[in-house]
Amino acid sequence: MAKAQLLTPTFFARSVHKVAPALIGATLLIDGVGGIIVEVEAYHHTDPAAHSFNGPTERNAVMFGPPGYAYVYRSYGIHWCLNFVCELEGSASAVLIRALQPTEGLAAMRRRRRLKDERLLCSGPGRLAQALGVTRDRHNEMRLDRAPFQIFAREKKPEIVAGPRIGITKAVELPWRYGLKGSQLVSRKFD
DNA sequence: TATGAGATCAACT
DNA sequence: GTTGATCTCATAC
Repeated sequence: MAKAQLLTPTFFARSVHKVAPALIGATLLIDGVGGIIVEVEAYHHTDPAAHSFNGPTERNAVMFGPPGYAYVYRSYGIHWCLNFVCELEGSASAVLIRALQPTEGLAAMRRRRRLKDERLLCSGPGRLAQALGVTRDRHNEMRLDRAPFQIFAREKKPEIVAGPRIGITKAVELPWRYGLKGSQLVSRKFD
């Protein structure tokens, strides 16, 4: 981890379809708690499943701003979900972080999640947000290259698998979900 | 192992 | 008033 480089806004300033797979294997820490990203989904503003599809609103405003920022929204009234804004200002594209392999701050995650099972700490966007203490108040519209965020580039490109996204009802067929090949910690296995 | 309901809220129609 | 980029628990097989 000594040589690992922090990702800057430049990293996010390109197509979500490049950024999303490039994030697999990177390390995400919030206040020093987190792990290796093993699963993400890409959302593009021309994509009917994206929150930005119907134009800017109060909720999704940050997606219409510059890349390299966090977009946090409430899902099903219960969970928070964490996204990274990508591409150029106004393109309104983002990557949903769906699962981590926990490596740092395991105790803090277990405390927040009230679970021992490491498999279930961060395997799913809502679980991940809870384990890392993500809320809209604290993290929406925050820069990803500043505290409390730390996102380290991976050192080697891992094997990546792609498949259809989960839990959506529109554009169901688009294979914009990316995962670390063979990981047991993804929210659902890839076929 | 698989399926189904309930939880709970902000955005949107 | 309806819906959703979800998770957990209960019940059934």
